Amino acid sequence: METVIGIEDNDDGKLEERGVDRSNSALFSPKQISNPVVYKLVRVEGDGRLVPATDDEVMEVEDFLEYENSDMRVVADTGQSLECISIERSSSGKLRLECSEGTSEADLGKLNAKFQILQKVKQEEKLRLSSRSPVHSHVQIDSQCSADNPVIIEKVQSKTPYQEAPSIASSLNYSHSNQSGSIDQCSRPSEGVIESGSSASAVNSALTHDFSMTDGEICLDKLSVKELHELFKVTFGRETTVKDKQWLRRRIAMSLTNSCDVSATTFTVKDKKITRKCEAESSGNVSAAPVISVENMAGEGDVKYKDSCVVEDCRVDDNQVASETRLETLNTEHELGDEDQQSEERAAKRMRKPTKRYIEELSENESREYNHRSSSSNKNTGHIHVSPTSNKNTGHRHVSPTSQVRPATNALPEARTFVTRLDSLGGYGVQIPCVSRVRRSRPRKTITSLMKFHPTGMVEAAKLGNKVVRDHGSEADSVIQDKISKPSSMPVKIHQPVRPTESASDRMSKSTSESGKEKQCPVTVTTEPRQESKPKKTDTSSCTEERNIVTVPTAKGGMRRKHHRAWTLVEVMKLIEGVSRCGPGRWSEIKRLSFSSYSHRTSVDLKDKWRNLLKASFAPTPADEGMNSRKHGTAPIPEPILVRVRELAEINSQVPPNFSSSKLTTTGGTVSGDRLGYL
DNA sequence: GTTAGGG
DNA sequence: CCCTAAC
Repeated sequence: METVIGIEDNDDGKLEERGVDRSNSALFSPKQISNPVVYKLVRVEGDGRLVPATDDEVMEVEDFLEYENSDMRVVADTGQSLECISIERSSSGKLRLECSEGTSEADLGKLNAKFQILQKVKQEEKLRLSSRSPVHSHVQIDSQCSADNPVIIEKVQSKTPYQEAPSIASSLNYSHSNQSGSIDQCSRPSEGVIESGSSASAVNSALTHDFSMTDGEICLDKLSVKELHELFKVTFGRETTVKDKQWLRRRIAMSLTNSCDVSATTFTVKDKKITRKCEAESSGNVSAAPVISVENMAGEGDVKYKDSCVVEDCRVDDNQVASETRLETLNTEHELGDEDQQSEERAAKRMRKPTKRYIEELSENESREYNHRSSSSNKNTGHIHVSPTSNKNTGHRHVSPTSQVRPATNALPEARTFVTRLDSLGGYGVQIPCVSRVRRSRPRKTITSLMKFHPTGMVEAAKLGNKVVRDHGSEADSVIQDKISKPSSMPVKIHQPVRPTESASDRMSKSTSESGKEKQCPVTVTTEPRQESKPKKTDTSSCTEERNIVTVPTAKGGMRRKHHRAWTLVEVMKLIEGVSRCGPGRWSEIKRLSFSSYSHRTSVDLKDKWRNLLKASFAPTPADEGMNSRKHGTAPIPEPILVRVRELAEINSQVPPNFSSSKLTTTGGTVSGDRLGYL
């Protein structure tokens, strides 16, 4: 089970990449449990590394291939490439064994010769491997296989460089690799695969059939379905519901070849005479196929694992190297240890792998995310938030390349993928994360940017808008953020280039101060209405005021914000009243008295306004004072007010001049004027 | 800090 | 409205 599980994990990765493989693996892996057997088939994962297929997978694939000649192969072949080949070699041993069974004895003889040679060469290694008890049985099988395989192998090599069909192709490859041709095969395989996946598959299927037909099969053929089932059970340690004799035979045959321990296997083999060969050659074979045997013994999971790992590591290296590495790794493992250790290792590896992957993916995701962040504030933030969940999910399940996709989602893997993708593509807010991200990320940057660059424009505008709706600063702030967020959607850079000279700090300070003012302003506005009865203009004025805020470039280069607040009639009235009371020039006092409530009106403002009023009242057409004001549109000042201003102005004007003069010439007029003015 | 004046 | 100068 465990092994299978491990495989499944691998498969998942694989699966993601390949639809076909995945389906198979998914279906089968769970089912398979006990038998670790053939790793012949190799899957190409998204990573590009080869992963040994589970026997179930293999079985399926075989069936698949045989029956359909499939796309599978083609796909696998294409994907596999050199790496696959290397794997094949290593794994091929096992596969070959199976094949060997199928193959004729004559062929086997040839193969045996080859194997022997190889064995001699690598005897030492083999011995090590063979030393392990379990191996022996395997070895036997291997030997058989080898014996059988030769012919087939040759055919295979020539015809089909790389066979997914595990047994034969692998066996062939293996032999070649040992002797000389491994590389060649490898090279071929890729070509063959690419070019004629179908043909190759056909050949393979034929070969496989042959295998089944051969020794093993003969024995198996005689068996009834029930018997086959039993055999299957013995072989795999589990029952099967499959009634397909052929399938059963094949499977059993394969398992037999691969797995040595099973009595049944041995048994079958014996019937065929394979036993003898195995034994005789076993020593030699062992050397040749040691890895395989070991793998079987140790546990498929481990072997697969290692293989896969090795393959991954070795990918770059030539096939030969890869194969060697594998062997080495296998050997080391074997040497290291006991099954327990191996199992531990397996577990560890299993654990590791996912971890590795996970980590890698995570790192990738993160990096991607970070990159995104850096690239765009909006996306980044969103991604960031999402990433944690999405990463995990995606990491495990998705190898999918799209960087953006990953970050997006949480939740179910599939759903996630979609969501994420959507996010990445459309930036859909489907996922919460996205939304959150948008807000979070942008606001800051935007705000900052705004603050820095558009203090007046953006912020104020926002505020103004907000104010219009409601007067309170707090609300305004929230609103502002929202608004800001929207703006943020727009290219951040829009903000642009203010003057280089103007230091950001200045702007900032100004903006901040202004913002504070603005906040205050709204309040004041609200107050105004209460205090002043003058209604009509207050609202408009307030609105206009805020709208009017504009940044004006100063000569110094600093941006000064012009907060234009139109004077309301009320204000004007108050001003006049104040002037009349305190006299012109006592602006601070007037402000205190009459404009205490208006934070935004400074004494200076009062003065200025008064000045303007005087101008208006006296200037061009005294008669049209009111008109003038209107024309300007600034504030339609009612004539009575203007008149009043004029009076005051006259009085005042009279006063000062008069004052001096009054002193000089004490005229009642002045007095009266003074009185009037104060009154 | 206030006021006056210019921009 | 802002800025500056002068008080």
